[in-house]
Amino acid sequence: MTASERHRATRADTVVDPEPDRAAERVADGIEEGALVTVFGRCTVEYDGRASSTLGPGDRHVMLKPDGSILVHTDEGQQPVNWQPPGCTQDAELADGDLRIRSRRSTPDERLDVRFEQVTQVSAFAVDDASELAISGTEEDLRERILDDPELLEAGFTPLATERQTSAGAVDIYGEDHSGRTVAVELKRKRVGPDAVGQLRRYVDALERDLHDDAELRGMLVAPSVTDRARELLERNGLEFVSLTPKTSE
Amino acid sequence: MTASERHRATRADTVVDPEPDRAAERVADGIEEGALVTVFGRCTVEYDGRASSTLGPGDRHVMLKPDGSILVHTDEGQQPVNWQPPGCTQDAELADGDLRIRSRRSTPDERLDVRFEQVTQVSAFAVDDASELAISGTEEDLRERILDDPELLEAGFTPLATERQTSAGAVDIYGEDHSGRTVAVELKRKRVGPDAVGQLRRYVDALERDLHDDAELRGMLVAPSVTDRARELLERNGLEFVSLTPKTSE
DNA sequence: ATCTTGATGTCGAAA
DNA sequence: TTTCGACGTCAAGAT
Repeated sequence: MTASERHRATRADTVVDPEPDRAAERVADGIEEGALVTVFGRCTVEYDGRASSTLGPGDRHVMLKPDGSILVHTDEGQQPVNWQPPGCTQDAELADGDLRIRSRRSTPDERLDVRFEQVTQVSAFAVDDASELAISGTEEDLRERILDDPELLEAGFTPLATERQTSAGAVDIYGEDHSGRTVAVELKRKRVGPDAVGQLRRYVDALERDLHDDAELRGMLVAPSVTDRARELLERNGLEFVSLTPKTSE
Repeated sequence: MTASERHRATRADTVVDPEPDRAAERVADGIEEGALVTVFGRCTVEYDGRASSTLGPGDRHVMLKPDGSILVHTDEGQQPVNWQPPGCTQDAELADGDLRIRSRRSTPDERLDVRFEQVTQVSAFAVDDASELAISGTEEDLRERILDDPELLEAGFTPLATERQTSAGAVDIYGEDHSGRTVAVELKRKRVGPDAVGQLRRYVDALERDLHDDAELRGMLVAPSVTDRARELLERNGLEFVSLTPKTSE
């Protein structure tokens, strides 16, 4: 029975407290098979690339995905302590008597080395997943909400375009008000700080240059709410704010 | 032997293809013991909170950490498809004959429900990890590099303060040039786009207001490089750029 | 608790 | 490939 057949025959393949050579073999097989491989044990981790990091000995959970990503998790935090993104090259070997898992990529050149001084468990899972995540309550939902009912922004507002290009990037909604004045609308799905105001200001500046427009051009920030500093910045820049939430329900 | 003693006696506790009631018991025990619990199997996932999402049936890897975080991983992507942050309340129960794992929190009110129609494996790991990650190549390293040798920015530059507060936020490095002109320095560890220029501009504007200074005030962006658009914005706003990398080695 | 910004951010889309 | 902005961003420090 080949490794590939074993992979197909069972959904999970797990070894407990393997010797390092056996562990290395199992991990390498799992990678080869396109399985989702997990390793738990005592290890050290070295990373070098965009930044560099070192992590001393401790018990961690390592996950290798068939898309080439790798995640090293401690018992704390939502984020992995070390990782590599999809597309990396992974390998598992016996190095000086220990299991060593490496991941490399180029552009940018980055590598991750995990060395186990003790392996508690190795598992290889066959994954069958055809479903996609359906999400709502995003900025896209906010845009649709406004396009369905433009008066949510202001009586007489008419959307003319979405993602209208300017020399500073694309404006979320481009339209005009009841009196025909141009309005640039920037959407944010949640409470905004000064950064969003800066973004809107860049678009308004760019439109004024692009249009050579003497007529007043309005910039409108649409979000559930703004921070105090953001509100100050809005006023100082002559920009407006409309409160609106992406979630229609509740 | 109590659950706590069993937890102490072994580093990993794994069951394969458990019945749903047994799986629920094992997960609940693991949570109780403060273990890092993993579950692999066919499940659906529902999330509701800041946004909402639904995920149809598929094989996924679920990790519950003793700090209250939960991660649901598919076979693709560095990021979990669904999750909850640390501090959430977790529970595992038998619901209509299936294993159901739930996580809830308040402020904001958010909940995650994972329902397994098939459980392939449940593991509970005892984690012993005293090491902390040591990282280099961050913006903090770039700041130290400059404070060690201010001439890296420009001959005659003198740092006067770091994180100097303005009405628009804190300036990374505040100093003066050879002729005594005030310089506001914004640091970025990697190539920057228009957002960083807007940030620097806010600080320079704020300083001009705060200082009531008629003398020219210089704004300097320090990063490895800038995008074309960012360079345009710099010139238009009379701001300067100095190329510098946080990593001294290589 | 809210605000602000950095991050090995990650991710996706468009040029 | 690079650029750009959204993200249930997360996480940390300050107020």
